[in-house]
Amino acid sequence: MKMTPLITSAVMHFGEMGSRWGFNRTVGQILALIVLNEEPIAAQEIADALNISRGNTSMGLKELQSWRLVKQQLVPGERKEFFVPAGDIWTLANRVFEERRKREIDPTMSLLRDLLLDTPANEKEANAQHKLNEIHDLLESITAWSQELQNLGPEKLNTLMKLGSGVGRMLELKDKLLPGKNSVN
Amino acid sequence: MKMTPLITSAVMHFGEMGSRWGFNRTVGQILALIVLNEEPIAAQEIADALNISRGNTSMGLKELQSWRLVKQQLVPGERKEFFVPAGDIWTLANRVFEERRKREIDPTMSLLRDLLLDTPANEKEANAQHKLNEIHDLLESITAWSQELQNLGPEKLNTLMKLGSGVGRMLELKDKLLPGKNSVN
DNA sequence: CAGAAGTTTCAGAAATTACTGAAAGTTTAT
DNA sequence: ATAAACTTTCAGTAATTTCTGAAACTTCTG
Repeated sequence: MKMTPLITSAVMHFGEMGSRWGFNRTVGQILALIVLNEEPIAAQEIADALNISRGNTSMGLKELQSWRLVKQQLVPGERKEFFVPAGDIWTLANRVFEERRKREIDPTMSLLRDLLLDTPANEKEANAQHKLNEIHDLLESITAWSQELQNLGPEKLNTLMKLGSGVGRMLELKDKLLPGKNSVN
Repeated sequence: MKMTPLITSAVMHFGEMGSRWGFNRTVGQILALIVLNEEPIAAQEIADALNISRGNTSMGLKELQSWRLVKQQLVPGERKEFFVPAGDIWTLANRVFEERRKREIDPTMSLLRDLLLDTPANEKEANAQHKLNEIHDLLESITAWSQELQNLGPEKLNTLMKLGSGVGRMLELKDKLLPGKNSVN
């Protein structure tokens, strides 16, 4: 499983970016390698290609599975376990979003809900609580909306994305067609 | 500048979450403190309240400024520099998005563009390049779209978000009204 | 211009996070 | 039931990141 120069560059870069994307260097590299390789790869091959220990590889694969980005694939006649991406690029991106939402937003929402139940002890706290409430509502909108978008499915989401600035015009159109309904603010 | 219990909980939590949001613990705490405090705060007060060194405080504030999340505010008659949030909650959230896009997506886009210029040396590379192209296009859509959404401005964006599942229905509506135009896929 | 009041920088220490590799565990085949 | 082929775990080590605090710097004031 020698990596070609192009694949090496990409894998290294995904490693560098890994930490910014929520996982660590090795995990990023493993993911890139699995995605860019058309054939399923065995853990040992990954360890060899990336020059990392077998143990580290195992942990990385475990993490990628917890993110639902890669899955095991049984290759008939082989004893080893092989790994492949858990879906197409679009699916993977979606999973990353979702997983990050769980890790980055949900815990905060939960804390905010709790803090908002407390009775403010004084002016200062009342003000802070008001701010926390704003944050809570914002996060709630974001969460609800991102789920909404995922439910649209790839094709519609793509249409919406490619629509670009048309979205603004569409909103105006809607207001004219359905006055009163769904009006917010 | 003693923190009340409620503020303390919130500040500590934002510290914990800090690293997941792209900055570190201290930076998260400083941000929370500045946002939740109605009055401007001086660097020394922050250091005291959070029990961190003055040097660390200075670096944290610098980073928050580079993210355009807090700004300095001159208080007449005072020699010290005071800090306040760089805008309302919505603005801050937007800045975080944008800044993260710059750090998490832009560098990858740039590398991908480069790699796509290379001529694939063999089948394996051609396949990998195809995958990289898919990733590139996806990231491009996301980038363009997020910019689009920001241009909508807070009110419209809020309308759109609150619209929820209506978006799907709206897309269908649009297709009927403007057949052919903007049709993708 | 001296010095007081404040801020920033940065080398080294502390804390955190990631990695290795050997040992323990699991599964399959005979 | 044993052994071979493979995987996982985890204690200890290595690498990275964050934090401190003293020194250098910058303004302001008299």
